[in-house]
Amino acid sequence: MSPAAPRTSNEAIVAAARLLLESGGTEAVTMQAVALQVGVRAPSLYKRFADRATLMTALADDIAADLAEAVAPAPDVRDPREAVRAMAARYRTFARRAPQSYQLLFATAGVAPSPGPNSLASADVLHLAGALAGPDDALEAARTLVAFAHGFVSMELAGAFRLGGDVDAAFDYGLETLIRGLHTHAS
Amino acid sequence: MSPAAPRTSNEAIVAAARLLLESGGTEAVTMQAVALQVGVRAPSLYKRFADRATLMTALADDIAADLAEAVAPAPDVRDPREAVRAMAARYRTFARRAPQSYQLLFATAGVAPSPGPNSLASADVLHLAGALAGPDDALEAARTLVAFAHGFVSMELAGAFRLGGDVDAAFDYGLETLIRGLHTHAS
DNA sequence: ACCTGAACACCGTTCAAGT
DNA sequence: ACCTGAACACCGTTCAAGT
Repeated sequence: MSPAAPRTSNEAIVAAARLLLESGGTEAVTMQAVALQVGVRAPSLYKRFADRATLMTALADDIAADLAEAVAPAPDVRDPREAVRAMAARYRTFARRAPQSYQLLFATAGVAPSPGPNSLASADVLHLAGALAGPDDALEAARTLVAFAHGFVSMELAGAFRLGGDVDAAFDYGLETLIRGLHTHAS
Repeated sequence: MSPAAPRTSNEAIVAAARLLLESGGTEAVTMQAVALQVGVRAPSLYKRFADRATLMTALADDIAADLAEAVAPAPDVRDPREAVRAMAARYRTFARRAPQSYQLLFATAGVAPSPGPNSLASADVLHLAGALAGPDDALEAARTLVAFAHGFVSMELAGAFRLGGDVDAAFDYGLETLIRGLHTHAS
């Protein structure tokens, strides 16, 4: 017989890691747990990933790609304000549906640096921000929008909003405040 | 002789943990490392803290208190916009000086829930936000300001701003956009 | 060429035994 | 009343040995 064909794949490993992450947090994604999930022993994982940190980076990349896809705007971008609202809503929905995955994206501690949260403030957001605030301010406006969106959902996931009130309404309020401020400045 | 007087204290332990945190990140604050730092063995720590998670919570509380103090506004709050600028600047300065400490405040994973990032959006911010956006919108305006500030420094610390540009200017730009938006809405 | 058991270093935690 | 060494379970990682 031919000597040993692969019994798993990088994709299966990352998928298993992601499942463990969402159900049990970062500390649940153990080399042993991941290995067993894909039907293999822990040492075998080191054939495909140098160490746990590398696996976690691959996991973060996988999540980042899904977030980018989930947030991508619909083709019909008539009103930039409407497009920003739609993107922000999708962004927040993603974070709330997969809180552990979302948080991993911003856990600097030895994980991030591949595509990272960077690709977020990329093309689409930049374009919309430019349409809203004027092309000269596109980068700064995009960073402002992303900072607000990330900050809000990050605090929301961390349970930082404990003074009651309508959290959904606060998100809308903040977004409208920004849109208003950006638009006012442009005109 | 009297049988065994304390050789350390909760305060000394938390202080040691904080030093280890800032110099080596969360994973460096090990029960053994903390213990040795205060001149004791790891098992002794369990006399004062139920487990590592409890110690980390105490550490987060300690940091939160310092952040609140560092951000507290000067007595002369003439112009609320000026006061917001000053608080935002102090907030960002704290985060940049002690990035690991700051990030621990928002690491939900089994740490946070004591005073948490909550006390931030508390009294002072609420008051200023009300002065800026009108008392009816105080809570939502405060959440918007804090979300932006946290989101921005969080992304900054995570190295998410890789498209170049002036990061300081982007922070100012975002803050002014918010102030403008809040003020426009109030009037 | 891939997989595994065994081993090592390290960590959190418990506990009986010391003073 | 506090401290400690020893022990346990668990984790990441390496590696010689299997097929």
